[in-house]
This record gives sequence, structure tokens and C-alpha cells, in this order.
Amino acid sequence: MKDKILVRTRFAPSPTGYLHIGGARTALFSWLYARHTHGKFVLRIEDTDTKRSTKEATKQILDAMKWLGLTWDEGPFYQTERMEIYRSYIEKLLDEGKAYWCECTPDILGGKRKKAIKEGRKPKYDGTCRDKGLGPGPGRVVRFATPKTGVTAFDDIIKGRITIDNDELDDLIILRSDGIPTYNLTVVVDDYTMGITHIIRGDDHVNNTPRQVLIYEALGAAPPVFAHVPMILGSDKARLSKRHGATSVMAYKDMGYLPEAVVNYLVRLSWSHGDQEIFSATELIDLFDLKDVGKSAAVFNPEKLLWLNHHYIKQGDIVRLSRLAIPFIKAQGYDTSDIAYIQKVVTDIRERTKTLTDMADFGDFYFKDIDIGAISKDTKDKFLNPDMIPAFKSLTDELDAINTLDRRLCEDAFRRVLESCNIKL
RNA sequence: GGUCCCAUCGUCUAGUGGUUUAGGACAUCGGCCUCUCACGCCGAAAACAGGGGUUCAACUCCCCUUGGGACUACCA
Repeated sequence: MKDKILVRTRFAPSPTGYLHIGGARTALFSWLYARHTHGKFVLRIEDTDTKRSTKEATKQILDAMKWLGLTWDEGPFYQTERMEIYRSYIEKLLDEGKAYWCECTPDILGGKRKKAIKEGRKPKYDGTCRDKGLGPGPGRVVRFATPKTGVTAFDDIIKGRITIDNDELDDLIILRSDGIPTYNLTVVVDDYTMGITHIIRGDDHVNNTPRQVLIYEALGAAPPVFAHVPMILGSDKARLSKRHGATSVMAYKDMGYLPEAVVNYLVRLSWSHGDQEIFSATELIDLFDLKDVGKSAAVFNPEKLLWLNHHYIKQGDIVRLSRLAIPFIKAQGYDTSDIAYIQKVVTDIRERTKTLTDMADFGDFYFKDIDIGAISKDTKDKFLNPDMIPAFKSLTDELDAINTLDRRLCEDAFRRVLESCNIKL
């Protein structure tokens, strides 16, 4: 047994919207790695963008995490409550000459940027204020003094070694003119002070990792281990977004998906364990390792998610499934007070329903005290057509017309409908 | 445009130089089961982006091309 340091991972969403499928997968990997190594999983809310962050979004993210079963050991910490800490580190950087005040306004910077692009040069900060020795003042920001030469590299567990020339990097702003520090500073200070050992995040962050490594160094801190997980794409290979369908984790809950299905689906995106497709949460904790995470992006495939959901509906515990199905059945306006009956129904139809919503759709055929008025017109026409009654009696091929339903269900429903119409068989 | 990253069936992936006629899963298409649908079972079709190397031997290693993605903010 080799010496083990305690692994500490984190998930650090920015509360500007609901928990996205991609974010959930990153959180899942981070959580799994912490659980696998018996480490700690920290939750941090990156709300320094005060204009776009909302309390509501924070709540939605937390709810989605809970629904998926991604329990955190520490936090949630809020960056807006840690301003003193960031300021002290910025102060330190300033004192040591590793950062400086800059008075360039967004306007002139924007102009220079446009001009640079037009002339085919890279649009980076030109260092106008770097050696001015400015102090604080209205409208001023603090920039990090990036080394002008040399290279910065880090070893990513997933991607391997990544190297970039320092002259590609510019002097990024670490403190905005409104006194609020920016992401690249807060993320480093937080991961450092929170003792994060493994930063597991989306690979859209690889590009600013070198800047962060430089900040770690300027702070005299050893950078943690990085693991950048590939993105999740839509069917057209573009970053997964609304136009590809539902991207909110909770939307899947609302559509009648089971959390274990969503977890099982997401974990198989860029990660695998031989030919195995079905994994329980405990199995995942046991088997998951960052070294088995692939390097390339994965396309989100709703059909496979649906298949997994169906799998868990067919396999699941009836009592739990029934409990989960009740809100959906109730939403369709049916009486759900008879739990035993609900359980019977769930047992009967689970093989042909892929979601909890599908289950509720069978309500017309299953729930007692059938209200003729509530039955869809289509169904009613079929069932109450006098010509259909003899056909029903003999249970012959006419029933094939209602081909998507189990004949047993039809008989059942027929009987109730006919009874309620006082038609004797 | 610049920088960084990626590249096996339609999709998720196995594969880490020879064991491969490239395996599994979803979807698709056949068949069986069956009073229908579904479930289940059996089977079919389906991929190493292209070109150079390295090597006795490349899906596996290197380079180029092509394609895709990310970043390029006083957003994270």
C-alpha cells in the first residue's frame, strides 16, 4: 500500500441557470472520484458574476444534485462571501510586483482589440499600464503580470501534458473596476485555500489552465492535479444546447426519468469499463477511475438514455417505482389513494412503459371510477361503437385495431366503460 | 485569424504492435416466442478520416493533411 494523500475534489457551478447535462456529468465524475478514493467532495458556488447569478439558479442546481444523489461533504461555499480572502491575495500579488493597476478603459481596449483583429494580430492586452506604477483609483482594475517569455505546462490526467508559450497569454484582469475579483483569480484562491487536490472540470477550461498555473506559482502554491473531461455534444457535433432537446437535468426528472438511469447514461459518456453498460451507484464508486476517461467529446444520445430508463423501470423495486409514479399519475387527474392498486398497475405495465410519464398515460385503462367524460374521444368512439361490442365479445381480430395496447388492458377497460354505461355483456 | 485539444460502426465505446475474419451496447432491419402490443431470445447490416513514415509486423508509435471542438471578455 502506497502512501495516500486525501483526495479532495470539487464541483464549482456558476448559478446562472439550471444544472446542465454537461455540468451534471462533470459533477458526477468529480463526485465518483472522491467517493472512489474515500476523499472529500466539495461544492462551491461561483457567483462573482453578480449580474447573472441568481438565488433561484443556486437552488435549482442543488436540487438537481440531490436528485442525482451527488452528495457533497463540504459547502456549498459562496464566492461572494469570500471577498476578503481574494482581496488579501490580490494585495499580496500587488505587493510582490506580480500584479499591477491598470487604467485602460473598456472603450480604448475594445478599439485596440478591433484594430488588432483587423490587422491580423492577436488581440491581447498590450501592457500599456504594466510599468506605470499606478495605484488604486476609480475605474481602475488589477491585472496579473504574466511572464513574457518561457512556457507553461501541466500534466492533465486525461489529456496528458499540455504546453503553451507564455507570450500567447496576456495580462488578465484579476480585479474588476467594481472591486469584484474575476474567475481566474477566485478559482485559484479557492481551490488552493480549500485544499483541492484534483480539479475535475470540463475541457472548455484547458485554455485558461496555464494562466491559473501561473497564478498558483505567483502565490507560491503547488498547482493541483488537473483532469479535463471532454464535452458533451449534440447530434450535429456542436456543443449540447437547447436546440438539441432538453439539457436541464431536472427536465428529465419531469419527463419521468429515473435518476439512476440518468447517472448510468451520463457516466458512460467518455468513460467505460470493458463491455459493461449497466452500473449501480455502488459499482460505479468501486470501478470509476480518471485513468479510464477518454479524451474525445461524446454525442448525447437520448435514445440510449431512454433504453436505460426502461431498463431501470423493468428492474426497479415496485414500491419505490410506484411512489415515484404517483405524482405523474396524479398529474393526469387520477385518484392515487389506493397504493396497493397503483403497485399492481405498475407491475402490470412496467414492461411496456419507458418513462413514468408513459405509466400515467395508461391511466385511462387502469383507474377505477372511470369517468366517461375523461376518456379521450378517440377511445370512447372505439369502445362505444355498437359494432365493436360483438367484436369485443368474441375477442377476435377486430381488437387488432387497437394495436398498441395489451389486449388484457383493452378487455379491462372495455368492461369498465361498458359497466359504467350500464351495458351488459 | 491565432493558440490549445480531439479523431474506431449513425451514436456510446472495447481495443494500448502480432491473440482481430476489429468485440459489446443503443438505434435500424430480419426471424423466433405470442390471441395483439410489449418483454425476451436469435440473427443481419454497420467503423479503424486520408497520406506519408518507424517496424519483420500497425487500429494501435511519429509527422503532415483533412475534419471537428474549445479558448481568444472588467463571463465563469
